[in-house]
Amino acid sequence: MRTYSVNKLAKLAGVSVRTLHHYDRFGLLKPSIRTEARYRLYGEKELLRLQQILFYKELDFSLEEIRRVLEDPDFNLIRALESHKSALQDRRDRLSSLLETIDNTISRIKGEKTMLTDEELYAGFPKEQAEAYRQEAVEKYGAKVVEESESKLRNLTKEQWAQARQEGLDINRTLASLMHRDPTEEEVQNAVARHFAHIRLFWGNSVANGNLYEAYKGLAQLYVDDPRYTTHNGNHNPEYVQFLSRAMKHFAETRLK
Amino acid sequence: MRTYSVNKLAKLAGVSVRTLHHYDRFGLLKPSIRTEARYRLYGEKELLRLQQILFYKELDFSLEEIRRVLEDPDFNLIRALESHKSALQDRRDRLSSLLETIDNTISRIKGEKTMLTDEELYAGFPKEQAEAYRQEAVEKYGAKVVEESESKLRNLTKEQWAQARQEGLDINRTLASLMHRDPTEEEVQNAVARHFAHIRLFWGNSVANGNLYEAYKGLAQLYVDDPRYTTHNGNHNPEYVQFLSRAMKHFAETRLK
DNA sequence: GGTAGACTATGACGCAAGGGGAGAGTCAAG
DNA sequence: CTTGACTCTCCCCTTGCGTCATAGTCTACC
Repeated sequence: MRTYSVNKLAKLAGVSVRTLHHYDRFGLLKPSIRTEARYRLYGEKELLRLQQILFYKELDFSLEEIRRVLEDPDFNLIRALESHKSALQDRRDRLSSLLETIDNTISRIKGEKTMLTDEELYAGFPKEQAEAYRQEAVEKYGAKVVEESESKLRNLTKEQWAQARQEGLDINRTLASLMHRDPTEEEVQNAVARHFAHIRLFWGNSVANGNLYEAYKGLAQLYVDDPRYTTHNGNHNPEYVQFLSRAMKHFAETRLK
Repeated sequence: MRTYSVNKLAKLAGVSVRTLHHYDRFGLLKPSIRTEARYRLYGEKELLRLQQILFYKELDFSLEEIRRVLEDPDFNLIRALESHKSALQDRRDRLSSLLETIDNTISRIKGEKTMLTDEELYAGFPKEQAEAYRQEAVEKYGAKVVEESESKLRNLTKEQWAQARQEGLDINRTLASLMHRDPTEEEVQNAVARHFAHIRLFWGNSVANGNLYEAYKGLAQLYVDDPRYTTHNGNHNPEYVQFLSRAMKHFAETRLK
């Protein structure tokens, strides 16, 4: 029988010797013979099997999955392919959305040529909510606190600012996509954590003077009480606000005490 | 100054304590204070920085990249974003093509209901080239060798067969995409390795009786000599065949001796 | 002031799929 | 009998942490 040494097989198949060692150790592709010096010798069957391995590897199967597919003759290949397919689809969709975010970030940075003017400071970020919030805040905490917060914002570089605005949109999108989940779920709560830290950026250090718990809970309440806040993406969406508010309150209860 | 313990900061930001330890050790996010018991305490600036870190992490930046982006104020963020973007695009395109291949494989397997008939044995695989090749082969090596090869094929399971056919198309696509590269480049040669092992499937063990070098080089020659082989994807494409032939010969010279 | 319970610190191992290298043995040719 | 080309088996390294293990610290309650 024609046999191949590790080196030969590696060259034939376009992989490294180390890879063959690895597959051997992993139990994915064993040589048909070991010489007395423990040299590996592979036959035709192994070449074919290696081809199959490489095919599935190209499809991004893990070695473990490949082993299952090749080992078990009754294995439901179609089901494996289909579940693998949906995993790949998810990854692709995620990449697409990342690409959008990057594009937005890039154009936003390019757009921020000048230093921030007073109008820009609040423009476009949680939409006009911010302007409303400013008035609210002035009434509630006084002009001093608000000015401190604004000066904090003005100290951001253009890029930080652009990124922050982008992040706001991103957080909103993420939260909106979780709208029909339980507000107390961890994934939701982690998204809320981003929201919190983001909003935090707009608060001066002395906002609520250390009582972040009260402040954030208050904001959650404000969201449902004040009609100006019940708008998402331009259209009125009370369900979303309800969800967000509940999620925020849960966050405050469990993580801000 | 308001400070946060690891636990607090972790909860606020929705990450694990271990992650903060990791970022500290990695030099990505250091606490502003260490108590005498070496407890970590983070301030406001660190919270903001962590936000930025998480933003870039969402964009699939590596920690190393994030460090560069955040560390160096003169860092060209736009260039970083753009190069990162094209990396993501490549990944997405690759996934798209994998998804196509998977779809094809699935429908092919579903289509292969029956056992292979004589006509099917050569149908659709390197198109009609195979039929031509069969005659060629019978003349060259005799009916016996050809029948051995056919029986070898018939021993494949339906799924292996479907996969093999799919792989043939895949290899062709890959090679075609490399057409304007140097035939001796490693990437090309690895693709040729797949082609070789694939073709090998159609040869009985006694084809060329062990002299794979001669056999594969001969096939490479045949490709350019015989007009029936100069067709790719239905249309005549001598340039592709020239490329393929040269790549195959180089492969034979460097890896089949 | 003593102890339980909650936090925290450091260190080390593990994961996927090998890359790379050390140190030692093997093989064929001159 | 030596040289050069292969090959073997460890073993550490990569990324971004998860998951113990062991030990020290802080706070509250009795």
